[in-house]
Amino acid sequence: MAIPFDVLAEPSRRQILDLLLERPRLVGELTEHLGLTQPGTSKHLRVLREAGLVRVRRDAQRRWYELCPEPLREVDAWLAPYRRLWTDRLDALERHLDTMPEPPAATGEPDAPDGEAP
Amino acid sequence: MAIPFDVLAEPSRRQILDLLLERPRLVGELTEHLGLTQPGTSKHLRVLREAGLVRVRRDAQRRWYELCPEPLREVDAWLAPYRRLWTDRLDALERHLDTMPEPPAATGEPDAPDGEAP
DNA sequence: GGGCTATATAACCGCAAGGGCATGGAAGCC
DNA sequence: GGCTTCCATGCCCTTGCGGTTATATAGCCC
Repeated sequence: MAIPFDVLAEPSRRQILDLLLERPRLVGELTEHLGLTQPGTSKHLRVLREAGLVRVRRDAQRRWYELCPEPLREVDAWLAPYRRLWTDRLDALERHLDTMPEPPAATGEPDAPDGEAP
Repeated sequence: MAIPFDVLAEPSRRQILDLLLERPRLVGELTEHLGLTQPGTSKHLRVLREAGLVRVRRDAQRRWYELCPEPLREVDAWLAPYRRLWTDRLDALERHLDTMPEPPAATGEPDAPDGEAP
């Protein structure tokens, strides 16, 4: 599966995800927040749906859109090696400030910033 | 400062960053790896430069491009609340599979989403 | 200086994506 | 049944972006 960076490049789509982060929402509700027309919102929702980032639940004529954050793990995975670059810097700072008597000379896990274990 | 998602949406630009993750490189070297023309590479490098994701060091006629990962922290910050979501979701799924003897497996889907392939 | 290398910029093109309008289609309500 | 609500889809149109070719600029080497 491709990294959904192109899907996230759209500010409106990121805003949709941010809104769905709080709770599931109806299309009309999202349209109101986005300041777009309803078809425009539906178009973005279609893109998000096909990227697996949102999920829809039917309720009569209404559609409840809810978040599906799993594909974002691809983004997180791509970001991981870069994150090391600034966390290493932070680690160095912490070591300096702590003035640890003995640095962990053992070659164990240098750091695990977050869940990265598939 | 805007989140550089639009900059990262380009596969070639992500590839440039991946290449610069190993070591600084010359434009010609990047061009070779990308399979683009040299002006195309320079264009992408300009976008990355203006986003603060790379930095140039002049060396005679050559330009050494090196990585500047700081703006990626914005991406990481945006991603943070979602990251918490999928780890929670995995935990919930594990608990669910532990307690649930078997899924309903009903006949037919009462909640099938809209047709996907016209 | 002349020529070559390495890179940036300009001009141009093709195409796809975002946005709006109008319409279609399902499902409540009277 | 007819009207309305809520949403998806189908056409436009326009803009912007990625890509290429041609050209400009800077610095080395002979």
